[in-house]
Amino acid sequence: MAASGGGRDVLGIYRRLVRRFGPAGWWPGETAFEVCLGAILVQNTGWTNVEKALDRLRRAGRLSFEGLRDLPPSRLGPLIRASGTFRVKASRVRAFLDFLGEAYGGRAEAMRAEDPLVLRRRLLAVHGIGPETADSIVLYAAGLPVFVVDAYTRRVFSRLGLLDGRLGYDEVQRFFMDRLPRDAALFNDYHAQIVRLAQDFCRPCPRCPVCPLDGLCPKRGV
DNA sequence: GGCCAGGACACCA
DNA sequence: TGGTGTCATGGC
Repeated sequence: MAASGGGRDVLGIYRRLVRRFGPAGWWPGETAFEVCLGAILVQNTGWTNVEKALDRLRRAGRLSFEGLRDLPPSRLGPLIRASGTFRVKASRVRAFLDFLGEAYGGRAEAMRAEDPLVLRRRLLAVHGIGPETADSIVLYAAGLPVFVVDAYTRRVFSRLGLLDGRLGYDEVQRFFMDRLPRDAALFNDYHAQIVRLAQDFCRPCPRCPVCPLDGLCPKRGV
């Protein structure tokens, strides 16, 4: 792999972003449990709405496994209303709570001791947890090395001309993991860089201003 | 008022 | 197996 500091290779693009913006190391959430909840609530939603829902849970003293484990979806729904599709998400959070209780005694931190692929497979078996949500939990809550693919990842890299936007989730994930060292801290910060880039610059056309990846984005300035 | 936002699932051909 | 509809709120 050509691992230059300023190339179009996957690691080179990361280094370029870090040089320009600094590390973004990140997932908004105080605890592993909160990260898990955020990963479910953010499905097809903007993070600002998720923050409202998490704030409401926090104010209600429910932002913990113990605070939520006995709450039926009918009572959970109103608390997470701001994050959208709240009936659907209430049942998904309920399913995750059942899983967390049975598999890890309600301790999200206990997932850290798991093998990443085993944890991923177990999460995917939970109703309402798909590939992106599972990977977000594995990487950001458990701190284990899997690369998270989301709409931002697809947008940025397809616009750079490096990814076919029609590829499936697993194929896109393999694209990154085949080209990067298996390092949770790197995967964490890389995804954070992509999110920041997508939110601040690489907006859906025609709303994107001048791209900060000068010379990389073929649509810069659109 | 319309469109979009860090998905996942059920259903159908 | 791939395409489509559904869930639903809040910001712009």
